[in-house]
Amino acid sequence: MKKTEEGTDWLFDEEVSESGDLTEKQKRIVKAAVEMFQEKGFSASSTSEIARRAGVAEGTIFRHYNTKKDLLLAIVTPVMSHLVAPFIVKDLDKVLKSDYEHYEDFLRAVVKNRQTFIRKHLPIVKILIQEIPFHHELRTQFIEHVATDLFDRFEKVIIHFQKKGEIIQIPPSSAIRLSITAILGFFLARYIMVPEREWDDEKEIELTVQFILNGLKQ
Amino acid sequence: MKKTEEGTDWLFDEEVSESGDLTEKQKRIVKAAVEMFQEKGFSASSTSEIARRAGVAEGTIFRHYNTKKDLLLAIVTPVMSHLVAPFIVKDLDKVLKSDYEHYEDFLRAVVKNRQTFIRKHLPIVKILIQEIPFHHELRTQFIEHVATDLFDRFEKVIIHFQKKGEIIQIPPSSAIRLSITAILGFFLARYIMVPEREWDDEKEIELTVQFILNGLKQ
DNA sequence: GAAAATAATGAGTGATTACTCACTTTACTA
DNA sequence: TAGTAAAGTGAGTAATCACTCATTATTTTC
Repeated sequence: MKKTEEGTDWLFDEEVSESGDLTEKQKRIVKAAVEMFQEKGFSASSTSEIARRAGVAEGTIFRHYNTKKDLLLAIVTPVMSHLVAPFIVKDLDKVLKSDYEHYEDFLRAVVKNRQTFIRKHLPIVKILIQEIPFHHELRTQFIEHVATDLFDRFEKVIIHFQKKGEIIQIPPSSAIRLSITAILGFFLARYIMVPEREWDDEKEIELTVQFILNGLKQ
Repeated sequence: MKKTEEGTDWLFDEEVSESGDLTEKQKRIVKAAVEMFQEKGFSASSTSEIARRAGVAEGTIFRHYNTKKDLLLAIVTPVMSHLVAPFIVKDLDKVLKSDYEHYEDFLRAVVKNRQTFIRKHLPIVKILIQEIPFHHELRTQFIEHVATDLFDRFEKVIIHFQKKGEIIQIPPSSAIRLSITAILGFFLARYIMVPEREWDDEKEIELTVQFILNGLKQ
């Protein structure tokens, strides 16, 4: 019974979900749910099959999660807050303290940082993206995170480097949009659209960073 | 009974779906289905409620579409092929015939063209994006369209302007990725993430085009 | 090691699901 | 206008849905 669970380390990562208080069976439920949600989507996944896959009685799911939706939220919300929020806090500090002398340094740090996160939590990130449009709580939470955590801080960075003359004088919101979508586009292509292709990550990141820098140069 | 249907013109656009052979009730079914699929997603939408909204007996749906999935595909596939494929054919011709002297001209034409299309078919485009991961037929169709129609032709354009010295010497696939994601990022922000904001479309498109041009400059 | 608390079970619940089919209504043709 | 085909109907079907609950198994506490 001490069988080690393979391939679920990412789920029980200290950084995201303190899973110390999760039962053995609870972990199996979460694992099975993540698998199913990704394969068929939330609505098309039945609690009975989740239970079957987890090797658990259906009632056990509802002992721990009042509703099927609660199960989804329990899986998805901790990843969401860590997806957007925390990295930029310390990176922002570094910018303002001139630890990052150039926008280039900041950009590279952000891309690398987010890549390791997405790599670690890819299945849940995919579920999150899929379900955001259909769950009011997720939508509002996400918008708030993006608006306050990400956007506001990113704006300070942009203005900082605009003053230094490294970034062209366009509305910061546009500069943010252009920067983020270029990065996001890389992740989208790399991990969602064509993950099966052999990617030279270092090179593609470098191209993307240089593309953004040139695009926003004075 | 000759009541005009408001707000469904986009559905019955000659360019996409020849709806001349659609029954009055069939149109109502399609309209109701599109609404529901967008609100709740495909799996969470029941045929009984679609029928109710369309003011039609449930059996009528299955008279015209063998399965619920057939209904989805009937709605989504014609839009998919027109989303990716045809525009670039004539634009490619213009490039090779030097009607578009610069990459800038080509880019601007593509963005404008796709914006009018997306504007017209936004609800179905959203449904398409949502459901692609869960339906094998959609996935393979989409990949084929992107690979053969879009990618191959775009590659010729990139190489053309690389030879002319307008685009930096990087792998065409990367130049395509960077160009497309910048455009896609604009549409994503403009029509999906924050459609409620007041956008100065002309200005944002101009910024996006210039961003791409600078980013890919020698 | 008894008592209390928590975890796990699985048969059972009414509601809802996609889909069928025998039948009626409408439209078209000769 | 009779005859035929197509469109539309809605009650009915078995399967499945999310969820409950009385009962049993396991842990924790003192």
